[in-house]
Amino acid sequence: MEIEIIAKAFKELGHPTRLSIFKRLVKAGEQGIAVGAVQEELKIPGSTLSHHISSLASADLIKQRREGRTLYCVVEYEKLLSVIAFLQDECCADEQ
Amino acid sequence: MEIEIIAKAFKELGHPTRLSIFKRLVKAGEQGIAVGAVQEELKIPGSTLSHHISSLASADLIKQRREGRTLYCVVEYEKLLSVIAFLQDECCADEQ
DNA sequence: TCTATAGTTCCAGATTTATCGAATTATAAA
DNA sequence: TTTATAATTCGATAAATCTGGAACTATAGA
Repeated sequence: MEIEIIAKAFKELGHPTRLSIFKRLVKAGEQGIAVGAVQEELKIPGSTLSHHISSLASADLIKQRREGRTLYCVVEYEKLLSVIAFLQDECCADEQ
Repeated sequence: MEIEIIAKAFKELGHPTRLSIFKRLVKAGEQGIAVGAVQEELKIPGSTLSHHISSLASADLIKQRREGRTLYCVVEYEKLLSVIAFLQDECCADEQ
């Protein structure tokens, strides 16, 4: 069960564009970054970007917060930390 | 460039069956585990398993070593560690 | 209310994945 | 050399993913 949740997170991170977006969101920190700003920086067509963003959100890797007409994307740090924890706990056994 | 390599690793880990296989390989440690043993434990049809194994290998997450008729699958710990490092360095910024 | 801005959803085609039985390759043992 | 075991590759289908223009929704300001 949990493995499916983690796999889902990996799956959504497993696309170069989405991983770039995610990385940019992490850089943005707690206050997040507007969708439009990501679009300008990474030069991604609006609809494509929107799809990728909803993919990341579907894995609970990010959330969105509206401020007027602007939607800010913010990393879900708990999720990120749980993914890291999985790799360390479940995967990095004792050896090495 | 590096982001594509990491994304590839995430992509291959991003499938429940493959993640289960990978997890099992980590449990097996340095000496690895035979393909047939994985097949029995996880109840995966041979050809399907073989495809998943080659997917993991294509991301350099695992390697295979032959001993007679038996092929042992072994985790590439360096790759695993580099994935963890990516999440921590590139992604876990300073906040939190 | 009309207009502009910020994003999302609709739609549809192209491409990639996932699955698994059957056939095949590789190795070992009789 | 014949047979058995271990695993991969072939082949074919079904399903999911990716992409981006066009249409739409939500919000704000004039």
